[in-house]
Amino acid sequence: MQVFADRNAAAAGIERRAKLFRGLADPSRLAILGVLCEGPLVVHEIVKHTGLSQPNVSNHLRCLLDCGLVASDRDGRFIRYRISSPRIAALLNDVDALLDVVAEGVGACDNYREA
Amino acid sequence: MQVFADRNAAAAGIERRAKLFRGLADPSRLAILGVLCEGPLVVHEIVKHTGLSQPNVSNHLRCLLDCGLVASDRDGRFIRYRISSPRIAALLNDVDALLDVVAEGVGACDNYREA
DNA sequence: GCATCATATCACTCCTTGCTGATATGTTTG
DNA sequence: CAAACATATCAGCAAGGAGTGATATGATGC
Repeated sequence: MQVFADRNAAAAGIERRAKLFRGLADPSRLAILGVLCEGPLVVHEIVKHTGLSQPNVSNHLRCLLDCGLVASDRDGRFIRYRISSPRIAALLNDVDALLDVVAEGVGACDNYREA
Repeated sequence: MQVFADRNAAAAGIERRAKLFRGLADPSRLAILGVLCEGPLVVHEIVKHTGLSQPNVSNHLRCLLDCGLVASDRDGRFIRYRISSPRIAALLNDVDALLDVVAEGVGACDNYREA
């Protein structure tokens, strides 16, 4: 049955997409990516800009680093983080464009409470 | 302190983005959106194409509908669903483009297990 | 080498959310 | 109106993931 072949072929791509979206689906990580889109920052600067706790920022940074969404460079006792690709900023812009179309629906959707 | 004003101003946008990403961060919903990108389908066709259970598909469709990502039209005793905007397909393509850059990192990231 | 600062990791708890099975609503046909 | 089909909703369970506080690692300067 052709449907099954398509499904299996698509499954890997779907899971990849889902994993990336999960990486982006948290306000803390979006806040971190947001400030990093303005330019590279060391951890305590990210903490200050986002208002998140330091361990929390470190946890999310590790996640983002593992996923390849950010990169890091040691600078003395600081570690400076930056987004790994301008495509990330582009993707966030695309999301905002989509939100311009479906914004009120997203706001009304109660399936996902606010984090 | 200027940082706080920026943070509050950004918070609403960030939460909106996060909500949209959460809507996209599930393999079942991505599978549904994937088949709907090929063209409109009624529920039992979506069930067949995705291999998901019928209540599961209905639940996700309600979520996608509330969020404005899909739209529906009654057709006799069928209800036909379609993506609400071509921007959704565009966004998925952008994601794939980003994945071409960070794919191995996303695969390696263990912070999010497979659903 | 010790104190200090920057960052990372760990153990734990709570909440969110996805899935399932059963059932309800709604629509068409005979 | 009754039967059959299409879809939606509900209650409950199980697991994933975010946040916190304490602590560990690592680097710098005196």
